[in-house]
Amino acid sequence: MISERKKKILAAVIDEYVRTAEPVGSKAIASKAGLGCSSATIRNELAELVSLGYLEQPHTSAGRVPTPMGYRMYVNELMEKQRLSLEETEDINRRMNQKLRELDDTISDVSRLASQLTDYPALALTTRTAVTIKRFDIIYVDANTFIIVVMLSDNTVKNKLVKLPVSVDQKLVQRLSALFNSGFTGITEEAVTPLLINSTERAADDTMGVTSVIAAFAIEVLTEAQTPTASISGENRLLSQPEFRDPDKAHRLMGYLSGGGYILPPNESMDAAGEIKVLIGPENVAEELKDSSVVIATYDAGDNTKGMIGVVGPTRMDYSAVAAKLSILAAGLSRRLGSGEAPPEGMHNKLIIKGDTGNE
Amino acid sequence: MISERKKKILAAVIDEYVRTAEPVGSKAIASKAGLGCSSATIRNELAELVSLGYLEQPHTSAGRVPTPMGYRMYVNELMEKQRLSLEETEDINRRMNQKLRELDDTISDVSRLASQLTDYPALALTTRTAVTIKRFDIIYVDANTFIIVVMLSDNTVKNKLVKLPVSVDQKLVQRLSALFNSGFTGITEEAVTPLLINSTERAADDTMGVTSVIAAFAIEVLTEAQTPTASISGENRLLSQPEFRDPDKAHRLMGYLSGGGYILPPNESMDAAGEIKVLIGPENVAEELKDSSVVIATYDAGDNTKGMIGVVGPTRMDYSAVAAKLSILAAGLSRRLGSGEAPPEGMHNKLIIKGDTGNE
DNA sequence: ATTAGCACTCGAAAGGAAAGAGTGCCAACA
DNA sequence: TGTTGGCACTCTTTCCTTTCGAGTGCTAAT
Repeated sequence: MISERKKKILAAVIDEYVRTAEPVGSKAIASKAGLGCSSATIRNELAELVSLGYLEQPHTSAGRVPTPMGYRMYVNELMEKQRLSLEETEDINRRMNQKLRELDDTISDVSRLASQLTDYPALALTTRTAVTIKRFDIIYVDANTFIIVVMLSDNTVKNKLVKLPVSVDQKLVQRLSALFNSGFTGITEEAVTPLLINSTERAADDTMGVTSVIAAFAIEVLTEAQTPTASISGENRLLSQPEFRDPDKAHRLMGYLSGGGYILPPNESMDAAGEIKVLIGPENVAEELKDSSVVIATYDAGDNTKGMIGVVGPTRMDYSAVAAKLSILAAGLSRRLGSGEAPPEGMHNKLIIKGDTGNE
Repeated sequence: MISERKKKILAAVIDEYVRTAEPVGSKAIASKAGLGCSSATIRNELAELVSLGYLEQPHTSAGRVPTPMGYRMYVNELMEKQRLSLEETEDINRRMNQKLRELDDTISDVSRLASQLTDYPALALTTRTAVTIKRFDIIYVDANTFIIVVMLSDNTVKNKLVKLPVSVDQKLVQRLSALFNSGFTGITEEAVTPLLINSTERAADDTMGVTSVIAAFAIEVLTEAQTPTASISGENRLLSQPEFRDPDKAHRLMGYLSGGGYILPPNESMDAAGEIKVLIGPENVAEELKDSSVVIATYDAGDNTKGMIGVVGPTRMDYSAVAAKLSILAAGLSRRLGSGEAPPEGMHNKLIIKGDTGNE
């Protein structure tokens, strides 16, 4: 266990370091933190915090800098769960309200918003599982052309224009429309078997292979709907961070991010919605992120739609503020994407912060 | 007029400078360019090229660097119109073939591809004008719900799920579907007048305001289809350029770009498809681009669909290679987006390079 | 246990010298 | 008249040394 005073000092070091990006010395802490003792005392404590592994010195005669372990301690126990002022919260919600259209647009809008709010690169991801088709329609345009319209279990609608090299009878299209609407609705992608397709083809008396075209579209739509959509915004904001003044370093990370780099540890699924996850420096799996930090909020929009929204930055990050903002964004997404209409606002979900507490 | 030898020397300076990013001296040129004269002669010529304004010296005892005017001369007259090898051309076409889905996806895929090929940030933009509705369908789902499906003049299909707070008779929906299909097809957005909406409402005997909902969607679709779509990729590639080693400078430009900064001079419209436009340094209108260059290829995909694809980089840019690659991309887009099916490959459009020849 | 004091360390900043690339110009030359 | 070798000159880049100062660690006093 670590003494109360050490905690206060550690917190003070981190706060100051986050603010200034410079190693912080004993004097600065003595004058700032409200603990009534001199810089010499602080020096002793600091030395111990170094040997405990929470802080380190760039070199013998410099101030102290938090280690990842120090940040971890800070995030887990020390940091005051920041609550944004009411205005800030309302501002975020207002800005989110303006931006609600199609899911795919929403996801990129929200990542852009997250980046704007935090001034770090932001990244949003949505996954849907167990999507089924709710309704199937085929609109006959002309003998070679028809439009397939599919309504999915999450009430999104997809369509496709199909042009065939051969002429098709309108009656056949009608029969197929009916058959698909009864046979292909309510089932998941795996249930679309060749067997099912074959029997549909026979039932429709389809000799021209139209059935398989439509079935292919059904599979495509289901697959696509279940393919995670991701969006990254504001990579350039990395450049305003002093730790990325080295263009090579910045380039490496930005390249990784815009290449769709995976942020989440693969084993950790996005279950617990409403939680905030913090990954500090070496806790990240990706080599490119080993000296950066990631803060992620997950949300659950119902209909098997889940997602995360997160930001990436240097380990010297204002975890508290970022977590608070992401939390509001995630809660907003859960509400809005979920029920279609927004429940009463103003309630944030509570800020449960969780991280990789494992060995380090 | 400028002597033949000066042209050769200027071209040599630019080639070398583009390659190395270092001021180039008389000796390097003497040994490289195949004109049989000594470095002293070259020095004299260089001095004249400086006073003519094509070159400049960073400081008295340094080599020469091209001015924007020098680049302009190079692009207009000196540069050999580079033809890519057959393999390269085929490679690009192949990679383009893999990426053809929805228009919105295509546009971002192609900008990504352009960025990969040139190693500069790339930007693509598509505009459509005079879009009309070709076909109008309304699918009745239940008493409160229906799906509007609209097929546009460029054969894209849009849909929307509408939920009403009131119950609607299926007959009314059918009547509206027919009315819209006759009254709202083949007309542009401006032709959708309140008058037309009103008369449709009366003709359908609609007392529940459904007509206006559908009309609103029609307007929305037409507006959206005519809103230019833009996409930027590979901003981070800027960081590999020596002239953007200064993070602040890089940040400024990247911020401008990802903020959807306008690249084209507003007065110049995207008419002449197949042309390549080069804007060098101060020829750009945007303050943020005054010391960068932009190369743009335009394409015409028929159906009033036009667009551009371009890259942004330092004025020290391999204009020739970039122009050649963009040209192939633009030609590919014209072919593919246009007719729906690709005409014979292997023909590039010719490389007409045009730029701001005005005062400078 | 805390604190004042002080010698010590080490990086960052400032100054200066040397190196080197490249020019400009002059005088010789074809 | 255009070209060339030669050479002094200029200016940046690099490297070394010195100085400066922030911050420490330790000791002795409280």
